[in-house]
Amino acid sequence: MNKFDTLNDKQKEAMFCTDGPELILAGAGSGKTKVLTHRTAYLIEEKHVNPWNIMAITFTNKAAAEMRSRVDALVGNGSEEIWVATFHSTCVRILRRFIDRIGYDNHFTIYDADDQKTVMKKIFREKNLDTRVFKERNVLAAISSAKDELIGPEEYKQQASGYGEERTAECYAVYQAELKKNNALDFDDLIVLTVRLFRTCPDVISYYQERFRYIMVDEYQDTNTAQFKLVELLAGKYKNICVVGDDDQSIYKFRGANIGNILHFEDSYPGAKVVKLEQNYRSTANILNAANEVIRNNRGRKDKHLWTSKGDGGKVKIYRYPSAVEEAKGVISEIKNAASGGDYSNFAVLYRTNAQSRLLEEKCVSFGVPYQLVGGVNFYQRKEIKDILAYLKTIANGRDDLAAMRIINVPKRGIGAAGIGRITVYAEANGLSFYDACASAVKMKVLGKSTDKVAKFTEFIENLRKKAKDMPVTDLIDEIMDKTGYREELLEEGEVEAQTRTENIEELKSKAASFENETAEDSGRDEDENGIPAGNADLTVLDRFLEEVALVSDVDRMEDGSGRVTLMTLHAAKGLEFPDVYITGMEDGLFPGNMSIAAADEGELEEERRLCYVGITRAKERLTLTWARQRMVNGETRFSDISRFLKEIPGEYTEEKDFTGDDEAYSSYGRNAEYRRKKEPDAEREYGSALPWENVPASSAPKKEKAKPPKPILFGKEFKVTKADHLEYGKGDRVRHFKFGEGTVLSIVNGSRDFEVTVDFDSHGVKKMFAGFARLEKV
DNA sequence: TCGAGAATTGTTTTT
DNA sequence: CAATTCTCGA
Repeated sequence: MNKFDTLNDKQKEAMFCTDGPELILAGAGSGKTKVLTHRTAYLIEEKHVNPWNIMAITFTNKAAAEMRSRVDALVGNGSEEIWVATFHSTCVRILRRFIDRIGYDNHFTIYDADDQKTVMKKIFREKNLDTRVFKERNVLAAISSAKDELIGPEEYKQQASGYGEERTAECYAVYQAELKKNNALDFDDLIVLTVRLFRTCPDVISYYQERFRYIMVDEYQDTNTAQFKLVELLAGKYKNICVVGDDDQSIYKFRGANIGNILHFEDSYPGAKVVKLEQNYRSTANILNAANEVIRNNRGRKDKHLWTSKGDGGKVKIYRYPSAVEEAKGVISEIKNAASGGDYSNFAVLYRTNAQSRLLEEKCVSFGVPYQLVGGVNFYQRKEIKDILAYLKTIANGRDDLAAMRIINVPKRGIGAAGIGRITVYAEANGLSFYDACASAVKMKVLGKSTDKVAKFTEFIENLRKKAKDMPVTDLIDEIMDKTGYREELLEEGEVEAQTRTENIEELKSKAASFENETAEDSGRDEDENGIPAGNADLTVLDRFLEEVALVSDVDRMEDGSGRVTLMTLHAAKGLEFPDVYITGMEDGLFPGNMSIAAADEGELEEERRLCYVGITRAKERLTLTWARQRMVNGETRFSDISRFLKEIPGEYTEEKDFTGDDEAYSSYGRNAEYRRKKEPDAEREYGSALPWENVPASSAPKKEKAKPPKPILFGKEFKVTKADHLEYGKGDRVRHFKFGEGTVLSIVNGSRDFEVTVDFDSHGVKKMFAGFARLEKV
């Protein structure tokens, strides 16, 4: 049987349409990745399209990696020539080559949210803005939405009305100038500047139009206006653009996603072929029906109805708990029983806000359930990691003031605010970057007593700059740790602290190592062959590593098949599936959140409902929805009612259980009867400290007390999650690597963070790698 | 210059 | 209830 025959009729229809614009409306679990990969194979094998001319864009690296590996498996030769990447990494790759055409330096760095905030803070200080009125967060959010709509500072200023917006406009302009001065781009700039590049340089856009003759975009419902334009420009010549998405799964409006992109695709691309995929292959009928019932309450969606040929399966379970603590306990202990010590990777626990993860984490620890937490405090936001990265950035891009200022006194060199102030003044007077000002000020001896201290710093950086060209990043990190005294200072902080921090840095090193291993293979893949000026970026491994690190998302770091329960937000869960899913915190006020309930715009509630739909449709076989009457939020106890979304699921699909020991109250909720279609006035719901004790058994009524509680004793709790306690293979064993093929294990060193395995691969020679990354399998 | 303790904020969701 | 920012004394 031909591989294309494994598709159903609709999927085939989508696959056969190769030329011209196409919109695939792919419901949850309808096999869209399968369609995309087969379509790619079909293009290459049947239509004889050169793989070099095919591009697939996704949102996360994880999705890109999955697409890549599935295409690899399907297509024989040349699949590595296909451009599979995220929006952001696509733009970085393009900008690295050509950004000098629009006045930036090709060695730009990428600013994350923290960096943006630091810049904005500085601007607030300079402009003397009252931080009680203006919040960095809000101004940055406004700027970000402007960028999503391709609105520059000038245009924003023209449109601005009122004091607040005018101020924001000023900040926007200064912010942009500051970034440019630092030769830095924020996430939004990556897209915006690529669009600008295409618009200003006809030779560049026509080169890429010629190259990307066939374009596919995944999760199209999440694209914003800037991304829409980007795709439009790329597809401008051949119009072979195939987008896949599901308007019911659009959950990133807050980030600028424009649902109109998918709803009005046929207007933007007249004559577009539209294919609907409505057969769901993922979930059992009860789960799917529950999802359908919830989402049908939304207006303004493309009409569709998912169906499955699977059996009913178990009913959707709805659990009610007295408190969030009990909820966490109940869910985790049930998972422990269900897994009975075996594989936990079938389980996912989802929640609306990151703050909810803490309790669940605690219970995992106390029940001894292995877990992986996706999101939360990002690895790359930790102090020690940011410090090391700031060193690397200063080595790579001397114009990044933020990085240089971060480390000039880390570890302590006795250069404080006063010294930094003097350098800044000197820098501004001479039009230098912060780092260059350091170097120059040292030569001119204008810093008085701190000259020597600063000199030591610049000498160190200069020295590493020379070496950086041909020194592995791992060694660079070691050198930074040892020569600056960073390691020593870390050790002085206390044992536990030092231990975890060194481990984190070890992990960073292992990432660097595996990165270098991988890129050694495919460097130069997007080298030019058509004679266009190749751009000026002579990128070092260091540049590329920093770029890689800047663009990883939390989901990317998730491992599947790790044998652990996955804890993550509903947002992070999009695109994933698990046999057994728990959604916790199904309470009005939390999910849907108060913000969306109170919002004048009804669309906000609908977005929450889509999020609920996304959550439900992650489950393949079992789904449990839980809620708690009482939970701590921001330090105060909050009482809630069951989520309105649960009331939208008819009782025939569900099975309810109460863990509060308070039966009559529960049965009186009257779920699933008259709620649907009735517009709720929604004013009568109370929670919070207003009248809590009226809702709760007297015994647990909280005491109101003003007296300062005694100082709590804090104890550090340590979670050890990463390193496997043993490996399945040993020295001399034959193993297989997903990329390098088979080889023989030469040695295994038990490193502090992970095992370092050296393997002699049959076709790729000897490589050293960290076990966690290499994912070696014993043959 | 720098740390410890106090005060003050704050919550969606994130590439 | 944190996490972050602020203030003050050495």
